[in-house]
Amino acid sequence: MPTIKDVATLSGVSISTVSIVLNSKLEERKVAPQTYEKVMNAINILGYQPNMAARRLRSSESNKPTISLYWPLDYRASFLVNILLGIREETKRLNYDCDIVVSAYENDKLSAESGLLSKNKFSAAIIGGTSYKDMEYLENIKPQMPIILFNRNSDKYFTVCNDNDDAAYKAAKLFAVKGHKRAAIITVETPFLAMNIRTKSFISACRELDIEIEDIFIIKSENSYEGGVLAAKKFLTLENRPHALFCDSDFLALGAAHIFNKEGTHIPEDLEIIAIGMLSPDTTEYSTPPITVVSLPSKKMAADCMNIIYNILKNNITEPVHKVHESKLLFRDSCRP
Amino acid sequence: MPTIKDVATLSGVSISTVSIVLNSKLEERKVAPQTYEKVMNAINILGYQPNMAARRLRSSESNKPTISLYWPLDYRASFLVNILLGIREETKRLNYDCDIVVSAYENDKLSAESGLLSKNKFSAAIIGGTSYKDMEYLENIKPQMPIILFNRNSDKYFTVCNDNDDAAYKAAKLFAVKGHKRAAIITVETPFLAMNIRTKSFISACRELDIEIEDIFIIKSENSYEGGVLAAKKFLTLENRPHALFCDSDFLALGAAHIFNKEGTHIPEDLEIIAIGMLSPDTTEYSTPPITVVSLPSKKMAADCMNIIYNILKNNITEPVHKVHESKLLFRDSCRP
DNA sequence: CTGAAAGCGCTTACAG
DNA sequence: CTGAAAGCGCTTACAG
Repeated sequence: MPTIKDVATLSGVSISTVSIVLNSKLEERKVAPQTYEKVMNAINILGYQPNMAARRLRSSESNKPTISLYWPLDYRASFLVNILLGIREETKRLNYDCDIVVSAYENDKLSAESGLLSKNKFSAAIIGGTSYKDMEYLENIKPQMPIILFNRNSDKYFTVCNDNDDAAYKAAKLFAVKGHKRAAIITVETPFLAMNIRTKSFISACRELDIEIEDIFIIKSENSYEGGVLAAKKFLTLENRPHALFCDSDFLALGAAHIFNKEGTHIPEDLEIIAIGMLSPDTTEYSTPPITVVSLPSKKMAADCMNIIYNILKNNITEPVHKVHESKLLFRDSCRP
Repeated sequence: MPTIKDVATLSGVSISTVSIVLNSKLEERKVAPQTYEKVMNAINILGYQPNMAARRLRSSESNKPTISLYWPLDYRASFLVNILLGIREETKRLNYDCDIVVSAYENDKLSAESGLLSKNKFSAAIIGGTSYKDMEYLENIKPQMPIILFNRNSDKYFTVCNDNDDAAYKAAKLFAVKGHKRAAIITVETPFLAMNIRTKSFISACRELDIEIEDIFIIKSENSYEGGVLAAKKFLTLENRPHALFCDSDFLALGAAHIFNKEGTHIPEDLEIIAIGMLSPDTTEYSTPPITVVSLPSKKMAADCMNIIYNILKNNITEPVHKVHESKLLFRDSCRP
């Protein structure tokens, strides 16, 4: 990276002069036009870009904390808005001034992110959406800043979780109350951590509550509207179908509902649906039919992450804390108690 | 803000020692336990936080550009994901390494953001969702970095716009083709810039195409599912209703569709709907009914913003450029040609 | 085990 | 009109 010194050398002037040109105090400082030309020329040749860190240090401008939010920008991207909103609300509430950097990383490739290992980039980081591999990576490194894991477990780091077992149990329990003896599942192919746990918990909750789930009725698809569409089509080809369907995300449920509406499967008369609600509750409240969801309190969880960071940076906490949030059952037409 | 010097003074040691304690090279450097205690104590008393800029400068770590995305985190927040995805795709394509900072600002209060006026924070900024007031503010300041306006017009700044007139015209034209002579509108109460322009353009396009829009059928609401619900309810109380409805956002259309389904207004038989699609196309593709949208190419627009920044920072462009993107009509059941 | 000094890349007050 | 020098807050190689 060329510095102001390189520009000065190439243009044959002092670094003070380069700085003056750079800061466009041209008139005020009466820089000679030809000097200006020489400097601009050198800047272009070298592709010079000022060093922000040096400027910042020099200006003694507020030393604001920078908090990085590591998030995978795949299908889980739409979830990100809630996280940002939660963080925002908390910083406002605390009247805490900080920069939020969104660091997009690829699933399984958190290890490619250098930020976590640098001492001079972020004051703290919130990491969401980690895969098994990413978690393993995290367990083996020594990050240079406090880290809060979003909806993942770890002894090493701060964690803010949803009680996934409880979320799945709430869904199974409602089916049991409604007298269902059999249920189907639409879940994802690739085992992402939280979804995997929820699906497993749902199955074991059903076992406990005497609800049978045959393997053939565990349909795996991609976590998107389209995935829900495909799964629902597959479901409709099966014989002797259960009348209760658990969808491991609202995306899946909305895609599935589209097909059921189209094919004349009436909800809830022919089939009752409960989904895990990751998106804003509006999304499933105003769909046709409105879908009953176990709604993950993602905004609150994000706010909690921010709150923990605030306290860490104020030197109020040192040992990792682990918070668990309860999810809420929102009753809509697709399955009412 | 206390510095390492303050910590050194208070704890009675040199700044080198404080630095060693801070960097936990305790074993390696064999710091005396009591020295460690003294330093940690002073750090806690002072609430010391290391200055990232100084660390960064000292470490000569890569001088990565930081690009700020100014976005209002109100109802338009859900739109943000597309923007981030677009930016991400472009940085990947260009293999360009930079940090993305999301700076949330409040509607009408862009002037409260200090970042735009600081020379040492961001290398460039993308600003979206500005109100009239925010635009006026921008026209009157001298920002310290290149700025790209997202979907707004200005001679002063770089701009990447959707052709709002064209988007509205496409919707009106389809109604005309279908033989509609009258239409209704659901739009927003608060006049946000882009929506305001689209609604106006739609009205004038209708005039041109001989489609009548009575004032009573311009229903204003809040831009959300709930807003669409309320607007649709109001619409259904009116007599002698048109059979064509233009919704200025997909939120409004989805909320409205919910009510029409519930109240037995059949779409498209009783009422044809076209909406402006701000969200991901999935959202309206798999709703019941699927909604015809004029889809704004927000991802592409965001990618374009990033591309412009890339070229500015490479010193390839100096004069503001203005790009205009076309939106695309996606035909679904709610209104087919 | 601890401290004095150099230097990261800038900007600005001052001298010429 | 231009340049030499000080200093922003850190870390690290070196000396003791």
